Amino acid sequence: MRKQPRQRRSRRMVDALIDATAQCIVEHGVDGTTTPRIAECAGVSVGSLYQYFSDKDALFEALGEKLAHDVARALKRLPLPESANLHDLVGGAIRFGFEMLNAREGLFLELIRNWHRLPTARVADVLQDHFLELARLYFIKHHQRYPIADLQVRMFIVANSTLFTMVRQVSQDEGLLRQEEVAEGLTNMIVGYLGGETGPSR
Amino acid sequence: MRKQPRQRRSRRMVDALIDATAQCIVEHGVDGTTTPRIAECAGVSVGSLYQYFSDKDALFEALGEKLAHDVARALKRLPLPESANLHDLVGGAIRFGFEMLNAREGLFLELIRNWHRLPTARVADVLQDHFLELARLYFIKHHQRYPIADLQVRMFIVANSTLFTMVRQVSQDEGLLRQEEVAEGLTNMIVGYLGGETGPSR
DNA sequence: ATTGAATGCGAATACATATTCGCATTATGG
DNA sequence: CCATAATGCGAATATGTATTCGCATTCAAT
Repeated sequence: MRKQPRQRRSRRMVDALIDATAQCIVEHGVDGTTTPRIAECAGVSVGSLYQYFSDKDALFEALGEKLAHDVARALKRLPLPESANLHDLVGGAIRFGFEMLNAREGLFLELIRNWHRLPTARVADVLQDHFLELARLYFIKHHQRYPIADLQVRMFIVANSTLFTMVRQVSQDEGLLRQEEVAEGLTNMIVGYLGGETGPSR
Repeated sequence: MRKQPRQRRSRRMVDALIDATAQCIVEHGVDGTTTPRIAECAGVSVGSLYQYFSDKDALFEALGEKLAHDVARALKRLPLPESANLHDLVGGAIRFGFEMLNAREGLFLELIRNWHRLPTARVADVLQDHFLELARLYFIKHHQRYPIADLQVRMFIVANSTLFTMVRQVSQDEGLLRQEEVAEGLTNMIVGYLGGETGPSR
């Protein structure tokens, strides 16, 4: 950030700009998100934008930071059933993922689609860390029953498979495949891969 | 295409332009692939470009068409071991996928990264159809051993999971995870999902 | 060889976008 | 209330890119 906003109105402007960035992404896509549009959408002049953000990318970074914060908070609120079996755990995570992709008018969807050219690493890190930790806890607890080697590799595969399959599913406007079917399929695939057993009954 | 190239030199120019498009994508990424650059790279003037392509997108489409053709040919050449078990089949397909992503100096990698804003549907279709057919044949033959429900859903999940996990793996320059580990993990996950017990126990 | 069509050219046009700068307005501390 | 700093403005600038157009060159058929 180029300059620290000291007064109240400038701090509100910074917030408005970040929110406007998100709204522009939702309405016009990442490519259609231009600085004039962001400024207009925030009800602010272009010049003011550059008072606090060194360039357009800084805006995206700020948005990423904010979203990472939001996501972290949402994750903490998720109830973590102590006694849940693997199938329910994974199923819950996937349902949570679909909710995220459909939330915010598709903001996350568009961001993930453009992951390779956006400074979105922070959001990804938050998710990655959370689920890696979750998995670590779970598998330490059930070590006898589920001896899992190379957790890193498995989580990498599982996370990316899930995320992008969901993105593709939500992206295809034609409802050829139902979200529920895909969610169920993903869950089964992952549970089979991580735990061995299939299905909720044991 | 705006006009049919009738003479030999013009046909060669059209080819050169398509090749130049591919090379530009490799060297400068999809975003850095501009019409002046393509023309220069093809050793041709910008004006000539517009003789045969109505706009830049038409060039990408033509490239997609050509690649679809190439991929289809490569797939047909792939030896299809009659007696292979599921693990070898899937493993072979995944190894083939990694080869593709590393081939052509990362052309396919960059194209898939930008899948959502490119007219690449044809290439995807070729792959989709091929593997769906492959799966159908395999599972018809082994019906007794591997009763598989909803092949469509499963192939959707498997294809997207594999593709994007591979893309992410190849994209991360830091070799934190070895390609071989990821390939092996993916193979195990997919084999478990396709070949193991039938899905949801309701 | 001649001629008309096809091809090729690249400067010029039109547009869009990122970023800056000098000036006007507003807040804050004394 | 004043003085100074902070803030806000938006026309102007700089850059880049897609696309066109009038003219030059080459081809192919007679």
